[in-house]
Amino acid sequence: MPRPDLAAMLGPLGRRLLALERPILAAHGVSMWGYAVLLRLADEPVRAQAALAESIGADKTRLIPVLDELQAAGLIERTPDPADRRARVLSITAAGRSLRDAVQTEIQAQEERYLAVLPPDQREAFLTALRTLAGFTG
Amino acid sequence: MPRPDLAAMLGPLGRRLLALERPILAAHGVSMWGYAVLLRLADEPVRAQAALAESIGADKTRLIPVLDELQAAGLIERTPDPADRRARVLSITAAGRSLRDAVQTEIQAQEERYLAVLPPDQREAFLTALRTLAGFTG
DNA sequence: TATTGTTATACTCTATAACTATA
DNA sequence: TATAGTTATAGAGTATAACAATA
Repeated sequence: MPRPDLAAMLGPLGRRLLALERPILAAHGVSMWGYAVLLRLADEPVRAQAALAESIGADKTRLIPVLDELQAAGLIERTPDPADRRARVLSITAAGRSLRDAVQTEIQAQEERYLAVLPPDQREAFLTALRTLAGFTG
Repeated sequence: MPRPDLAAMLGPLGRRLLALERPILAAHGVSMWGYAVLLRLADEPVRAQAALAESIGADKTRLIPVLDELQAAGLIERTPDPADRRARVLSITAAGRSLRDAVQTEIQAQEERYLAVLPPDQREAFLTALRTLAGFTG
């Protein structure tokens, strides 16, 4: 018998994990897209909001209220680029970084509990393969 | 360094696979939910549309136009249950079954091409783990 | 004239509530 | 009165188009 469709398994699984994350994000008062932005900015500031939107798979128009919220909460900074005053340079604040760390710790702990149904070797194999697939865009 | 969040990898991956399937489904003139229904009915008829909706993770109200389309296309049958004339027994037709098979063959071929970035042993490990996780609802 | 960010608008998907027909 | 199916309606999420500021 043929295996179940990949998408048919990944879809519900993703939705279930997202449902696990929602209460954590809500407890910290940050939206899912807000969290995605904090993750993206953690490494380095990003020049131009459109670039940020594209890199996290969002639309630039729907990112704006998210950035407004994050900025109002003091989690990110939006400073005009001196070289091109149309553009904004986006960077995470210390508060943003600490919120990001707290949320990510809780989320990954939750995920670990979820992954615990797999034997350790399968668990590792799954994560390894998933990282490869997630990075592959062809 | 901590691994990327699970959901952050699964989400985009799922979306990408879905995007690969969309043209295939369109070519066969069936919607994603319509395909999900055909898959679910392939094994056995289902009594009650609400039960079907729940079992594929859909809402019973948004399933109705889907069933209408499938029925109009002769892919499923909706017969009143003699024992309880409020309820409908849903079953797939021969045409539905053959469409389902054709679509699934193409979709899985597409997916195989996608999975080909993984070495064979990783590929198997990934599928095994995924089946376990997808079946686990805790 | 083109581009960045923004706002306003429309569209899609999904869920809630009200209706009908049977029980 | 309760339930299966249906319809109508409203809500979230998303994308498209128009706008203001700067280049």
